[in-house]
Amino acid sequence: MSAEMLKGHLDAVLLATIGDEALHGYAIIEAIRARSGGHFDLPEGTIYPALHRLELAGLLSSRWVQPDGGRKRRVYALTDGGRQSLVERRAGWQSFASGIDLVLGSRA
Amino acid sequence: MSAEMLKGHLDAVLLATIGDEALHGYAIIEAIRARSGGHFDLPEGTIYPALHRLELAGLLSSRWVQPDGGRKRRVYALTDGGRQSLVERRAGWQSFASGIDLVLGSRA
DNA sequence: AGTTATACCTAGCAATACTAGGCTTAAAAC
DNA sequence: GTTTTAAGCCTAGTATTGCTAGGTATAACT
Repeated sequence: MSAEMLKGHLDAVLLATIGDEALHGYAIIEAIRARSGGHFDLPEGTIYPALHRLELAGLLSSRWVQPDGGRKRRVYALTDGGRQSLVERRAGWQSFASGIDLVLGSRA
Repeated sequence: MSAEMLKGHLDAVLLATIGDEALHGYAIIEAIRARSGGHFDLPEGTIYPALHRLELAGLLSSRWVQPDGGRKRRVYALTDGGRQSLVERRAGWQSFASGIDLVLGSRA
């Protein structure tokens, strides 16, 4: 799958993956791989800058957590703005996808 | 709709829009607007460079046509490689869209 | 004569996902 | 006990790409 396809949709993927359960970056990568049915296997160099971007935009908040075993993790959760943005981006995706479907004649 | 969403999908849109009927740039813009149900209204600065890119990649061929009325037009048609690429990109889109659907939980 | 619609083009911009590297710590293997 | 592997985070730089803003030319309409 082309690398450019994801552009403009990664934020929605991240917001939806985090959802209600706070997750750290590494776990987000695995969750995306699992929930996408193996479609997406995103590298760290994609995820971490995107998380920082979303936090800077006020859609995510992060805190450092020291688990019993293992090293410190940075855990991300949706803010109120993040939840709202997720709703908008879901609608935006459906609009976009139906437009592409119409043009490609795939699912029309 | 965000401007970044289209990235990576425009080529498929162009190839599918041209399809079997040779079209010129301006008509392609109108065809995309019509067939997408108004979802996409793409500016010329998006279309023309993309057409050049696809021709350079060997997926499109162009010829200049002088119609009875009106000014000269550059008419694009799919090459064999373009037709093959369209098939692949359609499949790529479906794979991508189903991955996003799974993660967003929209159409799953 | 002037405006509008048709029709093409390009330079530069902004955004973004990825590559390729580096750093640290805990667990597992040898 | 030392080395290796996996977990976990990070960033600089790159390539691609769609868009903005501008320009040019011709035909039709007012």
